Amino acid sequence: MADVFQLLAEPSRRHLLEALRDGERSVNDLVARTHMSQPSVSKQLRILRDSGVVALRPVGRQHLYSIQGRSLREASEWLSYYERFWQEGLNRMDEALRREPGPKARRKR
Amino acid sequence: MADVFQLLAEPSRRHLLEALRDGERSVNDLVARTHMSQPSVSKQLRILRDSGVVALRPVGRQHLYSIQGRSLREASEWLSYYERFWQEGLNRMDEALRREPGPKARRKR
DNA sequence: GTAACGCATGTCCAAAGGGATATATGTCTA
DNA sequence: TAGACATATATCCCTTTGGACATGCGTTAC
Repeated sequence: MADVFQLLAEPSRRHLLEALRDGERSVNDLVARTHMSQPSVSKQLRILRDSGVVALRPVGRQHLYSIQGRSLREASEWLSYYERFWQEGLNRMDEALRREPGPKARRKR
Repeated sequence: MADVFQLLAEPSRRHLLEALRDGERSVNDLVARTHMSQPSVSKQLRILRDSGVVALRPVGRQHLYSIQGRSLREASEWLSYYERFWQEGLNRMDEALRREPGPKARRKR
């Protein structure tokens, strides 16, 4: 999985990805939109790029970054296993109670 | 958002959540399934519980944990904004090229 | 050619956080 | 009540990593 979640854990990186939602942006654009320092933006973009979450297209002296969906998809798919936990009013332990009517403790496997 | 992604960033916590996918588990169950030490399991479960990602139901001297979908849903919804980046063959900069036929550099805003 | 611009990188530092170990707390059993 | 069992917590250590700052490198403009 190359730890996509690790990347998304950092608010600064999420802000960058949010700023890239509606298309390519230059580094200076991202600096203005995220209120981060330019070196910080470059540093985090580098990390995102090494992980394949964003792509770089140089245009003159500008570097235009855009989102690369593939890695994010893995995270989304991981989370999809848990959809049932917030659907159909499936709450806390309702499901467990449904599966195991008897209160007897369960042993390994 | 209370940083759900921060929680998911740690592999050990993801392993715990994976072990909880098919229902309630006791701490010892989780220790066996994740190959983590018992104190580590308890420590990470505590963090997950404080964030509302899992719920605790004490039964005798066992503590049964289960998944609480609400927080995970927020992460899933955040990612849903990026679905279009891996759908419809939307690649790298295709989208930008589509939006901006001229190669002239873009200035702020 | 030189200066301004756009971006990347290197270095230092301090804070955060996970694991290991030991120990405390609570519950069941004999 | 004693002891085994299930889990939680406390402390220490060590690694990771984000930000600030300074600087390097390539590109455009004058």
